[in-house]
Amino acid sequence: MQHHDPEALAVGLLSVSRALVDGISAGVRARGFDDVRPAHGFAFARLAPAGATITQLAEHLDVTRQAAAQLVDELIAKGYVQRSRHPDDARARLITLTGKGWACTRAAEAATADAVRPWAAILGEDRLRALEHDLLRIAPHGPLRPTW
Amino acid sequence: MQHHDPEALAVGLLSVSRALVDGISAGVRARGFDDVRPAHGFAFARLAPAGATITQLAEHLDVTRQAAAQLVDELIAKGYVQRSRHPDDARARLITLTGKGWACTRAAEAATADAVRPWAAILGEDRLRALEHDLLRIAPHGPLRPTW
DNA sequence: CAGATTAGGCAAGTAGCTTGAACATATGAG
DNA sequence: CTCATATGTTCAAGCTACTTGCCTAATCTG
Repeated sequence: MQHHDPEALAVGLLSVSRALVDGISAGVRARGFDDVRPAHGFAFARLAPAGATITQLAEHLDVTRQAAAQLVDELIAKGYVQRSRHPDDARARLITLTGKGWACTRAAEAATADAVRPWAAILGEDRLRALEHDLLRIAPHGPLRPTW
Repeated sequence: MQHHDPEALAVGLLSVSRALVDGISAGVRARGFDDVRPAHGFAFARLAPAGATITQLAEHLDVTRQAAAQLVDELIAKGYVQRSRHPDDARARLITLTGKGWACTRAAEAATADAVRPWAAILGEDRLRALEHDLLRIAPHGPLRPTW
């Protein structure tokens, strides 16, 4: 009876993840957004639906509020997000994507599709869907934390 | 759901990778090695077979030679590796694991097995092996680059 | 309405990388 | 054999994305 090999699984997982991040990053840059880093993508993912406060963003990214504030300052300076008054709390500020931020998000989605496409050619649609399904089953709940 | 969903696949992949790295890191710390970071593990992987030079390690980690040298200095200070004269080239130094370095490597292997074990319970042995197999098929060749 | 809590900002410090320059050894052309 | 060039490493300084510590303003609680 054949056992699985934790080392090989770990290598495969980390290699593919790294390749995915690198591929998305390259695709986003190729689409003209050359001043964003992978970490920004994780922020965009939290901001996209309806915006967020600095504190919420910090929790999502698993960094201090100060670090999140610095990241937001940078993204504002680059034109990807905007800071506006929070409708419900005068202490807080609501951070939302600008048009450029949404365009960059769409570029990241397209880049992701590009990065994944060759895998479909290698594995076939069925096994790729099985891969996705199984990964989501073993993935922890909670926010997608950055990492690169 | 006819087609695969690149976004869902990316989220699954990155979530599971992050969970794996966090799990290994926690397991290694729990085994008494609380002064190593995930990045060190990628260095150990290159050094384990037969040692390496600073330059080889830098290429493997995809950092400058200076950064690799700093990392090695740190690992020497902590007792995980040693620097000795290179047998074939008087310019180079051969970096190899110490006994403590090997012990930490074994701890990382055990921690990896621990981190992966719950997945086998969720997916079953067969699908976990299929996951490993498919990931290795789509993984790029070349060194496993660090990342955390 | 007083005290505790929460959102955010300001300042300084740090870890882990970078670039730039130097030095030692190796290699190859003449 | 000698010199020019390439390679392996190290020293020094700087940068970036974080951190900790403290501060103010607004909100919640009793």
